[in-house]
Amino acid sequence: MPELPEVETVRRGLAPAMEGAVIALAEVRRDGLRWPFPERMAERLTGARVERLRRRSKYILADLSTGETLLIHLGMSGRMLISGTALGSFHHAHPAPKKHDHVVLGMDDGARITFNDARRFGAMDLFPTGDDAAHPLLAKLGPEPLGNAFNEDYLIAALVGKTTPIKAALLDQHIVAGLGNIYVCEVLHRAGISPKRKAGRIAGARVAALVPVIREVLAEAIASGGSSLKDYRQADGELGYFQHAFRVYDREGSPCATPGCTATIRRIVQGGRSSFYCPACQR
DNA sequence: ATGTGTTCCTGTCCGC
DNA sequence: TGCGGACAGGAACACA
Repeated sequence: MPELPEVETVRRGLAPAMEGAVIALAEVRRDGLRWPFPERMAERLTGARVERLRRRSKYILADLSTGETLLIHLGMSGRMLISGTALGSFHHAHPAPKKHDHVVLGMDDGARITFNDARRFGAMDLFPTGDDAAHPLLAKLGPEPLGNAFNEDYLIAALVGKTTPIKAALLDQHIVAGLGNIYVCEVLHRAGISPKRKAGRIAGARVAALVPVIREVLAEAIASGGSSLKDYRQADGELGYFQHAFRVYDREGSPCATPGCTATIRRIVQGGRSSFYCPACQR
């Protein structure tokens, strides 16, 4: 589910309630999600002040006053919901625990942060602050697509000789970190590149053109609060609305949005995942 | 070393 | 209505 724009939206929503606040109470309602939670997670969180909320790829990282960083991954269906603050009080102040509420953080500013994840593909971990690269989940990630290290020269070099389809290459978090199935489909449509094309056999100029397109799509999606299909919600419970701007994703059988194009959007399966594209304007 | 398929889990939707 | 099957935003892992 949550790709970079959704995770960034959640981070921005959580920051006002969490940064500078102390975790007064940590309730851990099961042993783990995708992997077991770290030893004594509740005790290690209790009393910690959140110094800063950061994002790396699709991970939210909370630097704590205890010298540890809390890593949060939302998997496919994870939500981080705020209740009990000015932001969240529009809804019920502190709703009773719901199904799949796995971790609850009670902040000393009155906010309650609930990690809800039906499919349990999400994760939480604790590691020493200051060495992200030492964490196995972060160590091999590629550059941030909105950062300076991700540029035309980098992407061209990263794709040289690759025989895998460009669709799979852009989903590969070691090449560029943060794109998922929705945004790769949207990016390839805007760039006019077929998802089936072998990554290493795309002209350099066309690969270079992907870089600003990726930045543009992600920036627009963040500005829209992400894309809500089923599970995703912003931290205040609101929906994102970038799904209304989809040109291909989940639009099989619909007309292509490109002006003048009369073709119909197709769906194919690549690597077990749906790719949506226009057979006429993506080559 | 690369590329590809399988797997974790619950919920929803669609056809019969 | 109920039931089976396909499918869903991720990504580690086991293999050819």
